[in-house]
Amino acid sequence: MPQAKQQKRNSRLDQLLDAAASHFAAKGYRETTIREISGDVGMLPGSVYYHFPSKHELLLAVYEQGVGRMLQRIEKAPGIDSNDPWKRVEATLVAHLDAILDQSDYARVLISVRPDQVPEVADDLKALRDRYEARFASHIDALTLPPDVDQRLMRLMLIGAANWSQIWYRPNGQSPAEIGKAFVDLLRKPLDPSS
Amino acid sequence: MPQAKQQKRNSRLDQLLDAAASHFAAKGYRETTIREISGDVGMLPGSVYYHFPSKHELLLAVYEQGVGRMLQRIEKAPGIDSNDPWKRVEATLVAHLDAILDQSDYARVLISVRPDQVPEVADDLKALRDRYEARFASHIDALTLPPDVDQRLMRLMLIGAANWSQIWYRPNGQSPAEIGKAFVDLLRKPLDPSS
DNA sequence: GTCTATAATGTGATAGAC
DNA sequence: GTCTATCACATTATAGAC
Repeated sequence: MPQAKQQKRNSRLDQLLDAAASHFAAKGYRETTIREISGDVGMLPGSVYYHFPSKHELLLAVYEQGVGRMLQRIEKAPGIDSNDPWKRVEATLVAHLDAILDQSDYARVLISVRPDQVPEVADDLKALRDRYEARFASHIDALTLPPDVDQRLMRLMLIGAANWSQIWYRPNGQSPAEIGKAFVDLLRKPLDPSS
Repeated sequence: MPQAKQQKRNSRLDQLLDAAASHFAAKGYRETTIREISGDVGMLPGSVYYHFPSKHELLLAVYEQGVGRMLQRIEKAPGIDSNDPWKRVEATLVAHLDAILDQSDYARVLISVRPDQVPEVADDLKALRDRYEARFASHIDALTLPPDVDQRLMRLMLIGAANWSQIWYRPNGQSPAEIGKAFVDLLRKPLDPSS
């Protein structure tokens, strides 16, 4: 790569990342071709390799951007500094849902492209996923729960439900904020009157 | 296809389906080659096309098998005829988790190969998914819930949490039955003492 | 029903001019 | 930094012998 870091936004390199993220998110890694990506930014296929040494390194760069953005989004989420720990969990979850449902192709790539599908960088992709999830987990594990509750399973349930929403979410239905609040409330409040 | 239906188990055709399911589940559709599948059953690549007209029709056949097996599994799940509706939900969920976590490559394909990744049969794959989920939903929607609860979101939360477990599940950890019970209990019982 | 041979295509990637 | 030209390769799929 030509410049180490801190290239200004909307540089040629960023355009490539954006185009790659868009296609990876919509169709998957293998289904996306270098030709499509380069075409989107008005470049010829060969030129891409001046910026990235290979297709999988391009995916890795998208993943890195994605993790960075999602971490930022969580830290800045409205309500993340609330005194109520359940509010903080809800804020974290809504920020996550916002990212993967509405806005960023980068976030969607994190969810839909599985590390195993790209052996050359599988370990790096996994590490990036773990880094994000650890941060996410730290907000959820701050809750004080009844002693018989498996906190890890609770967190995985929440993350799983959220990530899967990418499959059924439609923009004209409930908002990410509504969905997030509903998921958290389903955990907080009892559904079974006899329990 | 040579025979319309009802070929006996372990016919050559079934071996092909098994091999295909195994690879699709482990690596994805695109990442799997006809060579690998044919090799597994001691056949040459070209011979596969006597049994299936194309790779995506082979995937479709795997999907169909998968849906059939998962539906069967739900109907026969222990506890599915319980008088307690929450027990029936748990039985349904555990049957689902059993299928996608432990046993069947066919079930895993249903979860991990997204219809959009195979445009030629995307609509058929979606229809098969819907058929299964409708059956699943009928068991869950039989619950009587508090009026302020969105039953659809509750169901989607459960399915999402279950499907996502494929990402983090390890055979030496909690069993599918334990995970399923935990998920259902997290919904039934309140986590927040002040609520 | 399977094999041999091969067609047809699309792909990631490279070398070197500009 | 981009383009031109192209390589090298893997893949799905087909035609026809056995």
